[in-house]
Amino acid sequence: MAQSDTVDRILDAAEELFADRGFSETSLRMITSKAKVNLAAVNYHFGSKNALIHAVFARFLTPFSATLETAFDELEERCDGKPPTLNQTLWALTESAVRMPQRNEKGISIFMRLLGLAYTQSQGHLRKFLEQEYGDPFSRFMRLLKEATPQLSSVDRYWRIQFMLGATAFTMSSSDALRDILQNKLGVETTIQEIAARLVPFLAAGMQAEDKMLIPLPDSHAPVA
Amino acid sequence: MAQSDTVDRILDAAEELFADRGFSETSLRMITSKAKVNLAAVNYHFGSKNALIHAVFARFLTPFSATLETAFDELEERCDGKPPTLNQTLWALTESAVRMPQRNEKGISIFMRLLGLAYTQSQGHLRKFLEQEYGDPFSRFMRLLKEATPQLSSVDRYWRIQFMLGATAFTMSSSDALRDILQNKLGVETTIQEIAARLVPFLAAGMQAEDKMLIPLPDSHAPVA
DNA sequence: TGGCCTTTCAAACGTATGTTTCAAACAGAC
DNA sequence: GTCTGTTTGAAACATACGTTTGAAAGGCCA
Repeated sequence: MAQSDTVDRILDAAEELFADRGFSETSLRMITSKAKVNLAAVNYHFGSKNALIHAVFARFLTPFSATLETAFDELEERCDGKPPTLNQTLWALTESAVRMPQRNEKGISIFMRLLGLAYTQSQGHLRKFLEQEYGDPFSRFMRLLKEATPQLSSVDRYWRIQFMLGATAFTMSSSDALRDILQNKLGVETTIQEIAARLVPFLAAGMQAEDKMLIPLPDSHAPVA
Repeated sequence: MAQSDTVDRILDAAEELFADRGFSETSLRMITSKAKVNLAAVNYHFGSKNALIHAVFARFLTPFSATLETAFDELEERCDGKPPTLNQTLWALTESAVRMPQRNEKGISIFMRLLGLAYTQSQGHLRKFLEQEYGDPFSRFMRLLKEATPQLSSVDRYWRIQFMLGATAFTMSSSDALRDILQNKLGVETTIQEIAARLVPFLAAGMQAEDKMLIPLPDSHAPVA
């Protein structure tokens, strides 16, 4: 049994369990027994549970961010000089995600769910790790979004980006469950690609919505205390 | 010290800590020490930690769902016979949320964050509790959405509703952090009402986006293993 | 004041967690 | 075969958790 076998088995088990149950709710004992390795192996190979979490993210975030950079390079070259459109930018991101080589058929949805968890389960160490390790491609994506929506004010753009992130992270993070529901209720099979194909137009339309609110909100009740 | 004082202090502390850190990451000892009550008080007054979680949700979901039912009643009456529009339906929901009397200025965002956590941190007991306790107004909202978007296929509508839920839950669940970032970066103050006012047009535009995807996705790479 | 029911309190219980330890097993080089 | 550094293994460690206990304190009515 080569070294990497134990390491990979741990990573595989951890990835799946984290995606299913979250980080705090997954114990090292669950991971090591699923991976069929000794409990101490995690601390031996990774150092700590937090470091294992980082390794799970790094294993596929590193190749993904490389793919994404390439996609952005090609896109900007193709547009030579002119800023890529919103649709082009969103599709570059989506394709990079969908076309990543996966370890198995659940690869993408597991990853999406992990990303969603990373965003919602505000584990301080994780956010810090992701920011300093993968902040660059993220910033680049933000810049492209900015250039693709010059008509928006900074504040509008900021919030609409949050809305996009939310719709994406949320949907992807529960995409397995959602697909099951759809399968049972309407008897429709759905691939992750089809979800993406429905998501992008939704996001683009929302992002480019012209009207701010038409119906002003009435004053809310004053706070009680 | 009246009975309700201890109960309310526990609920207040639990609400805030849950919203800040999630359910699993918040211990009863944190709650009781923040509330300045004895550790055993939680199990005495509520029975268990899970029951406390339910009570936190019930405290404000019960009046909210009543408000919401009233708002839907008024809306349907105003439209007499004809189905309310998408915008009207979304605004009815938003106004009901925003106009709920709050215990303090952070009331809404705390609650939104809790709702987001409830959706993402898949605590089985919580989802079951929310479904059986507040499933009715939720179903009614779904029915209104369906009647407001007859042009959409069931599948399209299903996914777009998920996108809406995601954008909302996600944004609201981290709205405090997001507002802080915006404050630091652009020096802009934002109220929860303003966020809602930006969110609704985004959702409505996405929901009514006409085009499905224009650029078909290429075949993704075959799975490696 | 005395009795009764509710609420508080400090302490302990049993269990589960992440981590550490140290000896045994293993692999490859000489 | 022997030595050396790496990896595994079973067991224990300290700590934190949710929950339970039983006595003390408090409130209330007769």
